[in-house]
Amino acid sequence: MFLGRYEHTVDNKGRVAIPAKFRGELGERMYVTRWLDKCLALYPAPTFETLASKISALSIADQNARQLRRIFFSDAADLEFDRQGRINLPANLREFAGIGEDDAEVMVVGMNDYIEIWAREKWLEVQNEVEDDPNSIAAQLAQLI
Amino acid sequence: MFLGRYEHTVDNKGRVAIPAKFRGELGERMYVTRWLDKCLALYPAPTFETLASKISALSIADQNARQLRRIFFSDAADLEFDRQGRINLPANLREFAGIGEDDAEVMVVGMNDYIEIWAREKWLEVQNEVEDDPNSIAAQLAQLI
DNA sequence: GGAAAAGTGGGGAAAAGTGGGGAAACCTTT
DNA sequence: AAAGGTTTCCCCACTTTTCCCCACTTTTCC
Repeated sequence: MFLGRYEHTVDNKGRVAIPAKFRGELGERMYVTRWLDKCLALYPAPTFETLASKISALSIADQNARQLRRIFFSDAADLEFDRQGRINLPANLREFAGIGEDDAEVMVVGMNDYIEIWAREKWLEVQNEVEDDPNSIAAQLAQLI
Repeated sequence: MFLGRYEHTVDNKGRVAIPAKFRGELGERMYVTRWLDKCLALYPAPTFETLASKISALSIADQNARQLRRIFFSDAADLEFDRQGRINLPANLREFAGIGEDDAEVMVVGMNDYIEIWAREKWLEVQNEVEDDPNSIAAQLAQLI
């Protein structure tokens, strides 16, 4: 279970420390790809591979499915930790997520079965939207309990 | 059944003693997350895991559901007791709940199947609101009896 | 009143996060 | 094809934070 929110820096070599609490569950190999709302998604290898095969199974007759395939795989990368528990975010993904070049600040966010990586400013926007409208969250929670 | 209200202090390392009466029912592992009205909710592991899987099951196609997921999991943490029966409240959750840095006072409140943790001042405000308007409580109770 | 348990505080060891340097690999250029 | 330069990767070292353990005070219970 990936839980919690960590504020880390991306150094000028593109390296980000992954929170130590996440490392065990990620295992050795992991994948990163672009995700909804201009953030990045980081998956343990088995989770990603399951998702990838589902996407591969979509019909190529469907235009939307073809587009999804292209987007999903073209910006995906497989990663490993260096000895300090860091990963190297590819430049194209950093750009996609609005993560700057020099010592950019990012949020590494647990999402239960995967991890999201956000440019700090973008994450704060998301959070502010929620703070401005707390009742919609309450309403959704109420349906689940 | 978590019952009663205890006034404890959070030391400058973020540690709070959980009332001894709650420890047995909490078990070894527990989870804390942000909750409604700017307090924190503390759950025994099984209770939280049920709730977490319900939230994970929401459709990622729904923007509101994505937001709920992000907020819920990003401000959640799994915790264990130290040898003195204390837990360590993460800094982001302390901030959310308005729990200060140095020896802040909190209310640890039993809520039957979970526990709420409040900044002392916030708790007193809520209590005053209720005392100023006892009839609305009475009305709700009346429906149940 | 005494013993046990509960709550609080502090100090030291270990781990986590960050930055920098050097070697290897790659590409480009002459 | 060789040299130069750039990029990438790995390793080391420092700083900060976290965690664990011990000791003390207060409360509770017999």
